[in-house]
Amino acid sequence: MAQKAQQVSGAGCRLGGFSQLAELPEEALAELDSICRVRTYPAGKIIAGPDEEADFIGCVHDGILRMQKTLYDGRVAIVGLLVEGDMFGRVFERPMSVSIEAATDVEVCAFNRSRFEKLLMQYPELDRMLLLNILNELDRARDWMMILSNQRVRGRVAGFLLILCTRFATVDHFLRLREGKLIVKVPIGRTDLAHLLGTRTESLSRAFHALADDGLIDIEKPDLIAIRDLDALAAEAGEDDLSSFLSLNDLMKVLKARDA
Amino acid sequence: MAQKAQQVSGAGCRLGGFSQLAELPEEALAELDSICRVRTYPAGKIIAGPDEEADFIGCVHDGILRMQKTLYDGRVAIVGLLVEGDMFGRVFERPMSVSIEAATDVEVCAFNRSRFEKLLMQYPELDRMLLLNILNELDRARDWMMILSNQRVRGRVAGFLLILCTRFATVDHFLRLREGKLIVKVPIGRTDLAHLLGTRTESLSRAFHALADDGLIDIEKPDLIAIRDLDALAAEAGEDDLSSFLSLNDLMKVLKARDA
DNA sequence: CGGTATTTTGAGTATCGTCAAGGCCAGTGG
DNA sequence: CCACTGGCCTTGACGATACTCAAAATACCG
Repeated sequence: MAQKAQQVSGAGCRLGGFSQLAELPEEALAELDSICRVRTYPAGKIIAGPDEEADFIGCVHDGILRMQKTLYDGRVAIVGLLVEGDMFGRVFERPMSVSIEAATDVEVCAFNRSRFEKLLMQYPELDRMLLLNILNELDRARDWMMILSNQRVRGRVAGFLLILCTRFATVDHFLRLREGKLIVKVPIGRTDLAHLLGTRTESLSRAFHALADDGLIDIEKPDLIAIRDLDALAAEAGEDDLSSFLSLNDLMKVLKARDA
Repeated sequence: MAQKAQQVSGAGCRLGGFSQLAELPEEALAELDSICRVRTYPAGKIIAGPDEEADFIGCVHDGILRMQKTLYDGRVAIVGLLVEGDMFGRVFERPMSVSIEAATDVEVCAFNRSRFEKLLMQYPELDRMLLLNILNELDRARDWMMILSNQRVRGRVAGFLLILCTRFATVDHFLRLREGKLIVKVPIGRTDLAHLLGTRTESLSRAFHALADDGLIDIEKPDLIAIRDLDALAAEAGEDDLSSFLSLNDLMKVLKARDA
């Protein structure tokens, strides 16, 4: 599929190499590609916000975006992360309810909004893909809620790591398999993570090290976590869904297939 | 609009009396109405779940539904509430990620799923309405996340009350204006609220009474809160959006218009 | 190798979860 | 009409957890 996308890709916009876009008919992909412009942003740059008039639909190529809401007192609450293949932007004139900021240096693919919507009318498949994409985001938002509703920080950290293992497993370089252990790269710093999990960096640090002391994880570097006991993590998080949907075995299979 | 809906309503299914459905073309409404069946459930009844095969799209007429996920250890986390006019159900064969349970006695309007999806193909307006509906749910999920990411229970309670004032302001009997004060009816019990806010009933009680002691609210009954200082509540919640989107003045206008 | 940002640690305090008991209805049955 | 019951909300006391402030250690980047 990636090859097919490459063929129709004129602007170096590797649409379809990831995400649900791959399943679109070739014409649609070609048309999408023709209205696509690649843009890059440095870490920290605000890409889209309630006040920004940036009027495009975006698709993440590389890097991490964070969706956040800024509180009146300047604090920010992060309500989600966008990774490779995720889409964002305002459709159908709806005001953007979150602002989108680059968490790392990013490369996104931008579509002119009105032209994108025209394609939406033209290709029902695209329309439905968008719907499914949004439904996925909804599920993810609920996953975050589950994590946040855990009272202990330890549990929230555990849940976060699990999300990293499941949702971000197939994309990117977040997850490796080394000597039979899962190595997870935490894509954001402690400050962002604290905002995401509704806590403070100090508590995060303590939680990570508590999990390490109990042998559930190893902290190889602050942003590189080795998971020793996935089931124990799941128990810590109280997560039912994740562990049942995607067991350790499935993960291993996925990783072996990818590393081969 | 409500009248129009009434005209085409044969089964006593007051579609269009609320929600975005009102804006659909008459034919679509009529067809929807023809495949609609009114169902009632007692409080506590599980209406739809991952294992249930209940294969219909629903629209809430009256009462409150809660969307929840059950953890493997039996604990439940509530990830949202559905009120009058909200829709739910599985579209396009997607597995339901949450189970839906009646929080109060409810009356819902059920559409056969396959027939509903056929209408979806037939009326682009319906399709887009569904999309907007889902986008709304996404926003709401993010609002809940904001609330949950507040570290103190006081803040979460404050945020919850604000959501009640804004999102649920236009629907239902949740909000009244009496002697210049906002009277909010809390539609769920302390146990559910505790699950929703990721805390315990005892902490909730203390938080409510702390807010009352500080003069922000009055607790007329456990489920009937009078808001004395909306801005202070917003500050407590750290909420930016709510206070800016819908100020106290706007609320007053809405309420006066409705009570007239 | 130095300078900066990030992460970690420590000590003290506030908050919250926990357990246990008491109070407040609403409904029930005498 | 009143006592009784059960569910829910509240209160109190105590221990666990997390937030705050401050300082030290580590990682990161030229």
